[in-house]
Amino acid sequence: MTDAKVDGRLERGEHTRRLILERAVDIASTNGLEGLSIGRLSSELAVSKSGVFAHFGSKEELQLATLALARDVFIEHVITPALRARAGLTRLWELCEARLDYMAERVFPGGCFFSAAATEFDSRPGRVRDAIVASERDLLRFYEGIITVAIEQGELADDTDPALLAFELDALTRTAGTSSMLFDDSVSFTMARKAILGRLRSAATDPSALPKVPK
Amino acid sequence: MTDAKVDGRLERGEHTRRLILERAVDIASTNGLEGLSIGRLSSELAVSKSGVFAHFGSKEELQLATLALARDVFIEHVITPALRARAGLTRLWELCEARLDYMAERVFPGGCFFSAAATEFDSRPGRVRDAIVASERDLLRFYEGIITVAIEQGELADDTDPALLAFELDALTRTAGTSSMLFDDSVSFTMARKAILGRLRSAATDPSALPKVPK
DNA sequence: AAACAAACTGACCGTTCGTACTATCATCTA
DNA sequence: TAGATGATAGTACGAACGGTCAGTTTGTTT
Repeated sequence: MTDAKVDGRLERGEHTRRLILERAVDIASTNGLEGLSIGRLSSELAVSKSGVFAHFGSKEELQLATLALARDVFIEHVITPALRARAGLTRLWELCEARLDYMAERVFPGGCFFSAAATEFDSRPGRVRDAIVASERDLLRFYEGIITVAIEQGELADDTDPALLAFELDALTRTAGTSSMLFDDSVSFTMARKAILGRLRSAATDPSALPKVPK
Repeated sequence: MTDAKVDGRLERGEHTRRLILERAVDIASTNGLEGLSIGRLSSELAVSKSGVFAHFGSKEELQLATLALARDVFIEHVITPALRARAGLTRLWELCEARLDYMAERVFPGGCFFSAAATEFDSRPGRVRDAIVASERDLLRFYEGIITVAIEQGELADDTDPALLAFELDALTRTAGTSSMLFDDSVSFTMARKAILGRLRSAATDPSALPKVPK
C-alpha cells in the first residue's frame, strides 16, 4: 500500500506486522474476532504484548486489519480464479466452484472467515461490523454482475432475478461451509454442488453448457 | 423437568434460574455463548455473582442450560406450529414459513440463536459444540422426515432426495436470517420465500397445491 | 562516530473474567 | 419453636483482558 517496501523486501516493522496478522486470522477464524486477544498473539509469537499493540493502537484496529487480510486471502482464492474464467455463465459456475474449494481446503483453520465474522457481528454496531457488511455486499454485487452478463449473453433466462439468484447461490455455498465444519464431513459440499447445479440448469437457456449433475 | 414445581408455582431457586436463563439467551444471541459472562448477568439482574454461579457450577454448564432454553423457544415457535399442519407438503411449507417468521419476529434480539451458536462453535470441541451439533442434526432430520412423508403421499416427485432438499431449504432460511440482521432489512426474507417456493414447486407433483410465487 | 527515528521491551494500571469458600437468609419440617 | 435444608450474599483469588509509558534496541543517515 504505502512505501513500506524497500526494493522488494519488507521493512522490519511491516514484516512483523504481517507475522502478527497471519496468526491473527487463524486465531480469529476459530475463536472469533472478539476472541482474538493481543496477549495470546504476543505469547504465541514470542513478541512483547506492547510490541503487538503498538502496530495497531487498539483492539478494534487490530480486528479491522485482520479482516482486511482475510479479505485479501478470499479475493486471491475465490475472486481471482473466477475472473480468469470466461465472462457469463462459465464464470458464475467457476465462482461457485472456487468458493466451495476454498472452503473445503480449509484455508483458515476455523472455516470461512467471513461467514463466522458476519454472524458474530450481525447484531453489534461499530466499524468492524460496517467493514463486514461492506465485504458481504461487495460479494453479492459480484455475483449479480456476473449473472447480469450471463442474462445479456442469453445464457440465463430473461426473467432471471440477479439478486435472487445471487442470494440462493450464496446461501447454498455458505451453509455448505459451516455444515462441513459442524458435522466434520464433506457431504455438505456434494449437496451444495448438486443444489447449485440444479438451480443453474433450471435457469440456463442451454443446460448442457453446464457440467452434469452428479449422482 | 423435575419436581421443581409446587402446585403450579416455581420454587424460589427455579424462579431465579429462569430469570437468569431468560436474560442469558438474550445476551448470548448478540454477544455469543462465549461472550456471555456471569458477571454481566449478575449486575444486570441485581443478583450476586456467586448467586448466579451457584445455579450452574461452571460457565460451560451455564452455556448448556442457555442452549437448552433457546432450543425450547425454537421448538415452541417453529416445530410446534409445523406439527399442527397437515403432514406432508403442507407441513413442509408451514415449517419454512414458521422458521422465517420466527427469524423476522426477532424472538432473540441478536437473531437466530442457533445459527450464531453453530458458526461460533463449529471449530471448537467440547460439550457445547456437541449439543449444538445434535440440535442441528435433529432439525435436518425433522425436515427429512416431513419430506419423506410428502414423497410417500405423492406430493413430491419420487426422485426427490430428502437430505438434499432439507439442506437447501435450511440453507435458504438460515441465510435469510443472518442477511436480514447484517443488512438490516427484510428483503432477504422475501427472497428466501421466493426461492423456497420456487424450489418446492419444481419438486412438487402438483405445484398448484402451493401458494403462488410472489412477484 | 554521532544523531535520529522507528521498532520493540518490560513493568504496570485498572478492570473483568471464572471460580472458590464461608456466612447469612428464607422456607419448610419435626 | 428448633433444626435442617437449600438459596443467595459477600469476599477473595489468580489469571487474562485492553491499554499506557518510559526506556532500550535496531537500522539508517549524515
